[in-house]
Amino acid sequence: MTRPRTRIQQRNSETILEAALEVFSQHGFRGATLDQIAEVAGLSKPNLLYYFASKEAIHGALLSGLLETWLDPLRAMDPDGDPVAELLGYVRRKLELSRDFPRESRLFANEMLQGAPRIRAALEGELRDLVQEKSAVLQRWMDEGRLAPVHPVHLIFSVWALTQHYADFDVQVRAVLGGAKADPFPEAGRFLEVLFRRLLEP
Amino acid sequence: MTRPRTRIQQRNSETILEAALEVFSQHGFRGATLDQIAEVAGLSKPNLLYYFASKEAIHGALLSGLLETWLDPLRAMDPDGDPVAELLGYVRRKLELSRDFPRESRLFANEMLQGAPRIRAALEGELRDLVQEKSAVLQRWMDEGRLAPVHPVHLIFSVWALTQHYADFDVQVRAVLGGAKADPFPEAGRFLEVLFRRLLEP
DNA sequence: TCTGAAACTGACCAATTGGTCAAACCATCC
DNA sequence: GGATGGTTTGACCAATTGGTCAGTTTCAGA
Repeated sequence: MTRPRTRIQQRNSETILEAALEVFSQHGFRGATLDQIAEVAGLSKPNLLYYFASKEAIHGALLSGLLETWLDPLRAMDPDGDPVAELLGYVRRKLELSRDFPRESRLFANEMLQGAPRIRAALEGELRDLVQEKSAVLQRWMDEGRLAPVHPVHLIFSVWALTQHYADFDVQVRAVLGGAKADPFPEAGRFLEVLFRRLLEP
Repeated sequence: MTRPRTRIQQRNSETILEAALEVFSQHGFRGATLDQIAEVAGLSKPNLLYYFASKEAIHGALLSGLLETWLDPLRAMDPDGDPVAELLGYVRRKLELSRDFPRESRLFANEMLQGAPRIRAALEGELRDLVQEKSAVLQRWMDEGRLAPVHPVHLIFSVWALTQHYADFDVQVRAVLGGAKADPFPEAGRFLEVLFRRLLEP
């Protein structure tokens, strides 16, 4: 991916990626079409392909960097901080990602459901390494008696599952809570804080 | 959906649905093709359409009944039983569904990611009603001091999120745990029991 | 064994798909 | 104003899509 040179390239690349995120996150890679993306972007199909070499290239541009955004909150967990506070902070940041970037979350979920054909390497490399590293920190905190002892990797899984659920299953969440209740996130935040506090406080 | 009459109809309908589950759960509705399903089923495409009127019809046949299977474990939660035991039982049954029917879980997840166009009515009706009913039971248990007080609907969400994660994000789970570790489910079961026990015991 | 219905197929169709290309457009700088 | 290079598009293509249909094969029961 070379950086856009001109102002027009900058603007149109962004417009295309924005439209593609909308379409890919809803229909997955195979289910999305260039015509749909072009229509959402308000550009002609050949014009899309002037900026990106192929459908694959657009999808790839979206995925690359997504894992980074996804892992940043975990990276930010400070080994020298207060254990419970650090983990609650991680949960809060992850939930904010679900609230503010639900389409990115769904794009990621789609990739997982398909067996992660395009990012499996990153999962087994970068992701795995970071989880191992942070698990060691969690384990140390548990050994020191500053955190209740639970399986650290599954603990991280639980943070992912509980936070991403509010983005990926947004329709279901809102259907169950009823249309009136507008925003499920404040209550979700309070619930998750109680959950992890009770789980982790020694 | 009329019941299959002959033995051949019985067998081929099942073969088709089995193949369709495989394909739909991986690629979603739009991403799946009849040719793929036909190939997996080992039947010709016109033959598929001899048994099902359309691609939609196959997908619909899979979805209908899925919600039932999905809700049964929640229905089985006994209002007269022991609160913590009942909820842990629900978690266990739901996790077993994830382990034994991961493709069904992914089919459901795909539908959610697309905004649940085909089952929204059921979500806002049947699903919502059952959740409301069981939430009332949970709330009563909390009022009686037999369960720690948390938001009951979000508690149910947390069961869904934590259990379905192991089916829907299976690739990620296994990538992080490393290929050697074969089956994540036993450890997941123990982790979830600890989690919900600590969260809910008064 | 015969017969009628059920099961199956190759050939086909119109629409949609990702992608190409030559030609046109447009902004800027000399 | 003309030259130049980035930008845009209509027309087009081969492949794939969901679906049809006329006809053939297979099967169960009399």
